[in-house]
Amino acid sequence: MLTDRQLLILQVIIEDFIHSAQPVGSRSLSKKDEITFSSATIRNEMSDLEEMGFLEKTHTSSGRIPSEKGYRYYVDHLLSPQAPKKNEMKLLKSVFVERIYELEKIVQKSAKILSELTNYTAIVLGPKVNEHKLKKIQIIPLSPETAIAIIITDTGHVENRMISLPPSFDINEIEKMVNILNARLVDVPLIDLKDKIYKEVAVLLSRHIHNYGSMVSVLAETLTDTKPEKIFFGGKTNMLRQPEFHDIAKVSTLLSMIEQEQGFYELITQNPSGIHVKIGRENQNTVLDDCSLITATYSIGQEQVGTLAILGPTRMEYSRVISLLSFFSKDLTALMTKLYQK
Amino acid sequence: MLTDRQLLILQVIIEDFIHSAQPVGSRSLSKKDEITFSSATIRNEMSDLEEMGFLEKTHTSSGRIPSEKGYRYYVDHLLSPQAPKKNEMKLLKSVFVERIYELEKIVQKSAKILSELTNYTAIVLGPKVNEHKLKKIQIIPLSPETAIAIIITDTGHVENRMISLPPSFDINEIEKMVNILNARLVDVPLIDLKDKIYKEVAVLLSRHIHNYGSMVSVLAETLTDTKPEKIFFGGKTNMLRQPEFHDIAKVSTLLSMIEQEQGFYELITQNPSGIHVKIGRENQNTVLDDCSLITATYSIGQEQVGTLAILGPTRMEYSRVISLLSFFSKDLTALMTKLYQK
DNA sequence: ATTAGCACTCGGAGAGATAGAGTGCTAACA
DNA sequence: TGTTAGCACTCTATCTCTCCGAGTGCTAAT
Repeated sequence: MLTDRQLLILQVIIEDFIHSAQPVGSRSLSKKDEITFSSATIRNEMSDLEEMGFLEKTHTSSGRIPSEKGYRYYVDHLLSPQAPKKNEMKLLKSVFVERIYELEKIVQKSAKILSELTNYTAIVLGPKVNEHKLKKIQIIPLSPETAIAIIITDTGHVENRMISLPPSFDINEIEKMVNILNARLVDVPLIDLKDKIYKEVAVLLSRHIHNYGSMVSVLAETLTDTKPEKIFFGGKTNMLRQPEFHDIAKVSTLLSMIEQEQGFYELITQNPSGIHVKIGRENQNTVLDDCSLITATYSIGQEQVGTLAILGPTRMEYSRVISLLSFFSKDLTALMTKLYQK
Repeated sequence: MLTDRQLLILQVIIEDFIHSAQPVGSRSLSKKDEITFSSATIRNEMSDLEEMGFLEKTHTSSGRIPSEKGYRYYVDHLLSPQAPKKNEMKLLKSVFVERIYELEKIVQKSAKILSELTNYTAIVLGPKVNEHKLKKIQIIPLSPETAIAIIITDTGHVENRMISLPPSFDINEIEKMVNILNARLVDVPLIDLKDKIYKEVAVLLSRHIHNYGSMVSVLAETLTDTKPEKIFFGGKTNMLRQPEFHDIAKVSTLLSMIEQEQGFYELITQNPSGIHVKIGRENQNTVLDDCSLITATYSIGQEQVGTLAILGPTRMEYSRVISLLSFFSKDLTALMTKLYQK
């Protein structure tokens, strides 16, 4: 129901505003090359677009700025996908050139580079370790009461945790126990560990280990409270560079939220695969009313294991960020698949 | 050379300014209970104090604010140590009540609590792991080309690192190698590992392992590039709450520096044991010109292993922060000593 | 030595005034 | 009938001016 001319005007206004952060007036629009009609015509069209809810005014006689609905329409219908530039590609690829094998380091570096490239805040989630399989368990006694449990997965992820031994536990039995655990639990997905320990291993332990009871629960609980996906940030303070956040009061709650790293987990996980854009209040969080969040997923083989996200102002370079994310998520998926697919 | 009255005035001005962040005038001073003389007298004294460099004016007819020299004198001579309040003590102690045995977690939580208690930014360094001794080495092959090396120290610290195996290396020899390593290296301080590997272990390996050459260097390099003390932050964005940083331009470089976590290592390590205060430009870093840094050290037994620090505006609650830090560093030292002293 | 008194200074808040960018509407035009 | 030129109007931002109050420094009296 929007005419071609209205679409053109909407697009040009949004793209102008994205770069200038200033309300766009009819006269300055009419000067652009792609606009062939007069400012009066533009004013009429803008008035219509405003009535339809795609544009807003900051005050009665100001130029127009895009509304959330305007951005939404822009993202859904007007976006011209642009391939990342050569030097951007190069930077993105640089994550992979160093021979890093540790998943977490790759992911952390990704967050850093994405934030530097976009000047927004990057949030990277994952990779999910629950589905990875146990490669080995080690338990190393430190003192009569404490020991360290170490879990190694087939993807090279290592988790370690202090456990306190039950008071009457005989240290010499640890080795026996570890052998049983390894015999029974290797190649079991982490997520199934707890179940398996209670169902199968407990019986076995009861035969060979004194005082196995308390030990089983200690083990089951310690080994299985692996955190879900870890979350990494890059460019946490990049928001300060955006002119719309030049007011401390506004930015301070946002930055605290980012610092705490809380709340982003839910925000980011609930997306199915592919690229998704949440604009302003679509994020369901008043702190993020003036922000947009773009998420992309990455996988190992067919299995989705994590999320890349960029948080910026609603006045965000959607086109560029989407291209970057889609490009990068493909590369990351390819790399991870190559390295870790079983 | 300062009269008692001048000292009193200096102290009251500084303490007033610390709480109000406003220049202090002679009339408002004269109203305070502890001041028995008139505003005119105060004006004369203030004028003298300014001439001596302890006070400054923001403009010709403004009240006085403390200069760096003023703060310095205050910290060195006028500070009235105050015991932390009951509820503050309780909060500090709460770090210890949960039975956390992992050093890093204790330290991280300390940073969080210190920042919450002070409303400034807390920086905690350590604990140093180089001096800890090797408890066990594990090497777990993942693929023909990669393996994971895991180092466990006697304090329960675990480090793991991906290593790429030399192309012609025989995986079956890993176990043999690990046995040799453990036999030779257990109880060696991490800092001496590299030396020992080249001097003693290399010879042994050459006898039992094919192709030991490239493996030795891989091992030595991987096992010994343990980071120095880790650095933890709490309340990174607390600076935004200070009225003197209500201007984005000012705070933005500071926050970026804090976000990067760079540069603080040098700033904090170079302190000998005890409590130290660096005021404004004493920090030798223009970004920190309006900040003060208070550091305290903590130890295991007699051995200093880390640093607690609070970063705030020069207009900082020195007295309170110093008490908190000194109280807390003692407690932390006691705890660590109890848990980890050999 | 201290203090009261007074002239002076400066920053900040508030009130106009002005310029400029923008709009909406009307009437003319192709 | 869609487009455009023209014009009155609106609102913000900025500048200037004024005024108030908090503060100082100096002088003279106590």
